Amino acid sequence: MAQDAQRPAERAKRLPRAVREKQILDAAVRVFSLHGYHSASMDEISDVAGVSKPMIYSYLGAKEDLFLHCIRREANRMLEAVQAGIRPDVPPDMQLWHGLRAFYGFVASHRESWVVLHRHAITVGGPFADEITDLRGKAIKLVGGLVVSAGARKGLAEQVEFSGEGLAAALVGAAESLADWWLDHTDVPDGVLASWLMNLAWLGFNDLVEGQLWRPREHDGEHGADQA
Amino acid sequence: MAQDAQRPAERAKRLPRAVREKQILDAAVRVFSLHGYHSASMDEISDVAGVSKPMIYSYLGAKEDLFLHCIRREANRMLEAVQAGIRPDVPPDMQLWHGLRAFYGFVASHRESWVVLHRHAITVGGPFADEITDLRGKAIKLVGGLVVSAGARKGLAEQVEFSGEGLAAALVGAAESLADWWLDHTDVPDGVLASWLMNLAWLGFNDLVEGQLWRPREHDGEHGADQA
Amino acid sequence: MAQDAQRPAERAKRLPRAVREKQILDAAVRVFSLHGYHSASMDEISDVAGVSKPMIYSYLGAKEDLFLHCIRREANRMLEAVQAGIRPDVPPDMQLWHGLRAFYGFVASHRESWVVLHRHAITVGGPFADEITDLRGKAIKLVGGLVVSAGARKGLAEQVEFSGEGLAAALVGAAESLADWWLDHTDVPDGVLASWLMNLAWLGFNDLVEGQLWRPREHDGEHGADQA
Amino acid sequence: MAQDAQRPAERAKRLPRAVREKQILDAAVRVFSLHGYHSASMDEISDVAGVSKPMIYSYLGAKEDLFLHCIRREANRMLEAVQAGIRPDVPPDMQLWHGLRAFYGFVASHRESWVVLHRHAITVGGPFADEITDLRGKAIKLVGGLVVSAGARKGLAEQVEFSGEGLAAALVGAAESLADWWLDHTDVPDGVLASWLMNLAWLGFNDLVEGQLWRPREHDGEHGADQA
DNA sequence: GATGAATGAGATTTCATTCAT
DNA sequence: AATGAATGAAATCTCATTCAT
Repeated sequence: MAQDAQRPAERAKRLPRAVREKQILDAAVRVFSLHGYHSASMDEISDVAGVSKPMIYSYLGAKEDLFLHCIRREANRMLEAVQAGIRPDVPPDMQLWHGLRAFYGFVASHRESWVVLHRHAITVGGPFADEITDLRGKAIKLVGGLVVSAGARKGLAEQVEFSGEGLAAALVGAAESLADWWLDHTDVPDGVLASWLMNLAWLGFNDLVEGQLWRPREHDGEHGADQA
Repeated sequence: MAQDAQRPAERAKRLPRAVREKQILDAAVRVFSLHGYHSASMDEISDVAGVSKPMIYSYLGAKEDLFLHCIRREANRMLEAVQAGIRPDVPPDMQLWHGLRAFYGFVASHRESWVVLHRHAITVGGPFADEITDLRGKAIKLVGGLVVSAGARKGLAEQVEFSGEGLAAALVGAAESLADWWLDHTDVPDGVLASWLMNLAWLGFNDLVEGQLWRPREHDGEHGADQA
Repeated sequence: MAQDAQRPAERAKRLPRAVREKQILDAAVRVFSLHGYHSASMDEISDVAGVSKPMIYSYLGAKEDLFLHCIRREANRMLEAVQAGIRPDVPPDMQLWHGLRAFYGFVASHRESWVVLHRHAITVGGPFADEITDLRGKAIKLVGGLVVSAGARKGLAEQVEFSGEGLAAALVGAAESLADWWLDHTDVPDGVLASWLMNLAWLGFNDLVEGQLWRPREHDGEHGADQA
Repeated sequence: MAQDAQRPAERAKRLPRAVREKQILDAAVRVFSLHGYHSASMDEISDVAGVSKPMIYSYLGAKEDLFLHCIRREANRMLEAVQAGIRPDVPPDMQLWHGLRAFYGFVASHRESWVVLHRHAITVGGPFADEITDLRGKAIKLVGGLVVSAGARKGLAEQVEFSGEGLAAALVGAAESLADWWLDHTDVPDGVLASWLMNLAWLGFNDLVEGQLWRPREHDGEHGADQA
């Protein structure tokens, strides 16, 4: 009898904290990406995570904290992915090209992360606006960095009239919007999309209408830029 | 004080329906833009509007309907502002330029409208997605017209590798995203934004890093980008 | 201009009070019968009546009063209908028969009245329980009266063990339940239903299983009791 | 006082779910029976149950579901009580008699259950109509069995003019209606009610007014109604 | 470590009713 | 006589959060 009472509950395995935290964060990212911050409920998160609510509160704090943890983790993942894709030893246009491809790749394979970061984190504001702005700034700055570094070699940075960050935001928006447009035009291959964007960004309409085209070159036999 | 005494009835003045509806919509746009759809409360909207909640429900329906009314009104306002800004008798690049100026002018003077349309309506999804898709579709068609007409003059239309509509989608996304970025960088004047985007779209990074710049000209019947 | 202002509203005809009251009561009975007292809304009643709500309040008072007016009017109608159907100069079984037919006839042609009286008035209770009980009692007493008067001739009234009212309630319930059953067995003609009930009530199972049957007789060449 | 001090926690004792569900259902039946479905408020139910509203929603669902749970529980209770009262080894009239006694016994001791089932569930209609139709159907089948078996012995089944099921429906309705009448005439003992109905059903008015009476006998293997 | 049980607070929505014209 | 305009009050339901075990 005493033994009976002391036997720990069978289905509640004692997992190390790190594992539980990952379960919870994964579930939270999924639920936040589906419903947004406000509509996501702690109940659903705990269900999806397979963990009771008190555990969430004990490990990751209240809803706000949990959301913060989510966006921090996903933002870091994205930054790392993009940084890993960039080769510093290639010409600026190829750097931009690689960055864009890495970015697209991340978004494609981590759609939920991207939705949380881009769609929802921006909207919430309020209690942790600063944090969000910071994170978002970092993300945009990364892409912006490419622009700036590309420009730096040629003196664009000195043209105070331009903001690398602003242009990066524009580029990201263009990429997104094109992705949306893609949903209704699935016959276009994905490499073509990236190529369009690169052409638009690199050459501009003016050159395009003149018949010019930008195409990725093999630079040293390594990966990347192999679309038709 | 004398004025105070002259007011016929301190509250419950019987105003015609149209007036109340405007009051309510104005308040709703403000509150939605501040807190987002979910966090905005009907209580706050009714307070700001100076009208009791039952009036809102009676005139504009439930929260969802109210939000829809807001989106539609603001979308129409924005489209009208942009369309009014475009002059059909100038070269394509100048048309695009005017459109962009009108767009950023609108965002500058109707910040709340833009926040509701772009930040919040997109996030909530569901019943509002169609409305936003519509709006964006109209914008894309508008820009697409310019792109195609610009390209037609130079034979771009024959380059099957490119889609005017796809490029327009990208351009619209870029404009939106830049407007969004602007919300957190209010020190930049609106004309500058339009100029950035115009340079990016028309010249491309390639030309920009070479130090070229696109600048609006006085209308003289010629087409733009005369430094290529 | 002065004439313009003074012209009475075109669609709000000045009808005499009695007409308006009838419109309102008719609408109220319909709406109450459809949704019950609590779910019926004054808005719907005013819509159906084609009369504005303030008129209802001015003519027939608040919701409770309105409901009272309804059940009073309908109860009186029913009582009158049943009383008119009964011939005092025929044998007791024929009196009961005529009463039942008159009652059925009323329910069939005034379904809404009956629903309000039987289904809804009973349920509400609360503020006007007494009034309702009274009215209901009157109605049941009428049928009960037939039973009692039939019994009086033969001494049933002296058997204190029986309550005419109680038996009447049972009869009404039987009639109703049979009517419900009828909905799923529409091939049975209505005269047969009344006949069953009469047989059950008059002869009882005991006689029925012995093969006896009660049938209405022509008593003096007048109407009634002519079913197959 | 000493007891007061000994109570471990004045509120929020963690009771197992089953206990709370019973508390809630009991309270709900009481409150629904008092005010009817629409006027009953979840607040009052939660007060009477001594449980907060969220528990109700979590355990038994929204108001509709709660009401359904009530109906189902009480209907089952009633059916079980009646079925338990019927002895299969006695003549049909005695079976009917026992069933009626059990029914009125149940109504007497579970007035609230009956009020909910008969007065309120019927009135509201909509999602509850099926449930009530079901209950009545079961009751009709039960009684129908008796009627048919009584008739079979005497050849009633061959009289195509009659339907055992139809008569059973009428009888069930009579029993219900009499029980309802009883609610306003509580001075009559329940055995008397059963006796009235039994006399009406078995002997019919015709015999009653002649002074005959049906009375239960000790079971002796013979069938009933021996004064016809 | 882990959770079922429990709730305060606040959201949306509806309705009977009255005022001003 | 007649009504559009207006609202206080209350109903249902949900959710983030914590306690007791």
